[in-house]
Amino acid sequence: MSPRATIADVARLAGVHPGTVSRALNRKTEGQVNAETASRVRAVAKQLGYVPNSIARGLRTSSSMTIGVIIPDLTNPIFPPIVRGIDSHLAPRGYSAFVVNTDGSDATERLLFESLVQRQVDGFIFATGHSGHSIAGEAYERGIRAVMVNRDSRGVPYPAVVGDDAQGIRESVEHLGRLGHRRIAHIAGPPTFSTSQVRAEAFVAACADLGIRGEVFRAPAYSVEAGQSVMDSVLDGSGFRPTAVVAGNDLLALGVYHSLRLHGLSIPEDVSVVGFNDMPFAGDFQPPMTTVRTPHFDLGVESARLLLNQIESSALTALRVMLPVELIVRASTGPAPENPSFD
Amino acid sequence: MSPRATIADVARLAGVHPGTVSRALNRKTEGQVNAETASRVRAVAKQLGYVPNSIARGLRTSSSMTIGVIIPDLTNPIFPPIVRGIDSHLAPRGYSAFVVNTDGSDATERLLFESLVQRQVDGFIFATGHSGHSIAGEAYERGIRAVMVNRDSRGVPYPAVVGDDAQGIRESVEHLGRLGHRRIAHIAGPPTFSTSQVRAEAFVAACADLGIRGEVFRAPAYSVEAGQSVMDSVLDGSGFRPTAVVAGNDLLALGVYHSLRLHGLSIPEDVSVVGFNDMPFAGDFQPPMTTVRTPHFDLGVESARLLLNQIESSALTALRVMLPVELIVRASTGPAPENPSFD
DNA sequence: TTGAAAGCGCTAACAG
DNA sequence: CTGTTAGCGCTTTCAA
Repeated sequence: MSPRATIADVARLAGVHPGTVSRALNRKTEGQVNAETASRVRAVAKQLGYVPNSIARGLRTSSSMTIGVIIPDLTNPIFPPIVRGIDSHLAPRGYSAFVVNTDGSDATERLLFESLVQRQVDGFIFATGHSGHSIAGEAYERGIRAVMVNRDSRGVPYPAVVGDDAQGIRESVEHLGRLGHRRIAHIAGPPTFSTSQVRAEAFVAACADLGIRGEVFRAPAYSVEAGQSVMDSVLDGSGFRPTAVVAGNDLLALGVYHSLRLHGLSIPEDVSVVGFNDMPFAGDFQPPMTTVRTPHFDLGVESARLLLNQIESSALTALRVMLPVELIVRASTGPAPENPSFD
Repeated sequence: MSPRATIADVARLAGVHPGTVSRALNRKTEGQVNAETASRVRAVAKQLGYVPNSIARGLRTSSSMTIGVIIPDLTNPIFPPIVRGIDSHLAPRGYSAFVVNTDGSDATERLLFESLVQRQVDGFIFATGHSGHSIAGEAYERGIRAVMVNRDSRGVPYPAVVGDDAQGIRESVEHLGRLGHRRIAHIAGPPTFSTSQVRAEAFVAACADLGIRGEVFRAPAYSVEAGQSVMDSVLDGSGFRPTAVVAGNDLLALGVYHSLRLHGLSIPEDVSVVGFNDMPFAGDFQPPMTTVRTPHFDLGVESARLLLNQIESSALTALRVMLPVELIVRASTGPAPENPSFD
């Protein structure tokens, strides 16, 4: 790296004081400088290939223009759109994001959180789903700005941006009800995730409203494997014979697909399946999956917006933003079988 | 944010000089300090909740312990594993990554590149596929450390980490050849991507070797839509009637699926399809996709390794690392039809 | 082994 | 409108 030009170099060559260069080059202060001087400074800066050092600026202004984004796992397909949504709001405002993955480990989360604090991030966006020993509470006590996305804040007084999961589940159950289903299983995610709870409760409530027999089964993780093994145990040993399954998310639904296929059952002729999230390419599965679309990109945008509000105006903002979801009906749901093949 | 404790606060409370605190708290220099003093300093630091300010440190040491990662689009499923691979190598070494998305725009790429230079990143990983006006050349002239991943460096003397695409295509064609296919189409990606060229050339060479009639068609983008419309035009107006398609990547292959389905053709009975990348859930498509698996995570790890080598030891490293790929045979390929339905 | 002092590059408060 | 000065928090040379 050739030694980069500094503000002092520009000042020398332009024959002005470094302070003047700083003023000429900054939007907010360029009005304080003679237009001629300013343009001369800019010319010299360009000539020298001067690039402001935002580390130095950050030290002086004690703001790094940087946000920490803590997610469980970027390869989980719901997170890339969230991250891009966040970034789409931050980038035009001069902020950059550090995105880190916890892989569901509290210890990792704590470590990464500390390393981002060291890096002087101006705030955090937490998308880690579990509600166990999350560091959000501690962050709050340290006076750190943050927002929750895709999870509830559960006692921690940070704003939260979530999809209307309850509504999505309700629509799923109603859709199945209209197709004649009267025995429906819900494969719920781990109870430590706030989303699991909301969805399971909404499922139970919707079934009760519609006079449908609904049973909840808990998966140990939001994964294909978990979905498959839970569905296996429903089919093999639960005594409950659903004609439809409402899965806690698309990954679990995919696991249900696998289990059903291995049991020689077809979708939707024998059993209908509904997912949750409308992950990319859900329409290309076998069969194309009926699922609830959550506006992940917008979730990201909103969370970034709320965070910057907090940071820049220290204004109190809405404690909770709930975005609408939409049931996408594809081919994995159909009329309830007249004589369920496994009765 | 309550004012954070600084090194000066710790020094005062521990009754030592700030310089001593710095030495006591840094791995490399703690040997220069009396063990007793050091442990007293550490105790005070913990008591005050002291967190080192890495911005200040960066200013002093002129190293931000930060890497810029420039990709086209995080929601393209090949990138999350690459990014996680990069991060898995960086994080344990104290580095963090800024990941930015260009959406294929040169202007955006330039803008983001400059903003990362301002942020004093210690190096770049370029995963932007196109070879047009990439800023890599300019970066090199400015003496900036960088590595290319999943694309060739094409004249720019940065190290590159790529999958063995040619081998993957060769295996695909051989696989189809063994199944009896003698007329194969290749839907290639845009010629501005180095991967497109490598794959297309390998396709032509493999067909020649095996006495197979192979035709190359160019898609304007690596997308489902592009794959579909190119396949449409192959079927509707090209005069060439392939019994198999080797797609430039999985997205194009998915487009081919759509086109075939709309033309009333079944996969693989009428036409076999091979993808490239083995994106997540490729095995859950309809039908499960035969495709070439590229070790994306490892591509990321290797690129980070090469970059840190360059940065930390300024050692010259391998100019090119090529990782092996693997053909994953699923259900989208089958025997060539005896009497192709559209002959 | 520790203290003193300088300075990384920038911005901001204060003069003039 | 511009120059002066100080200092953000840290590391690091030089002395002691």
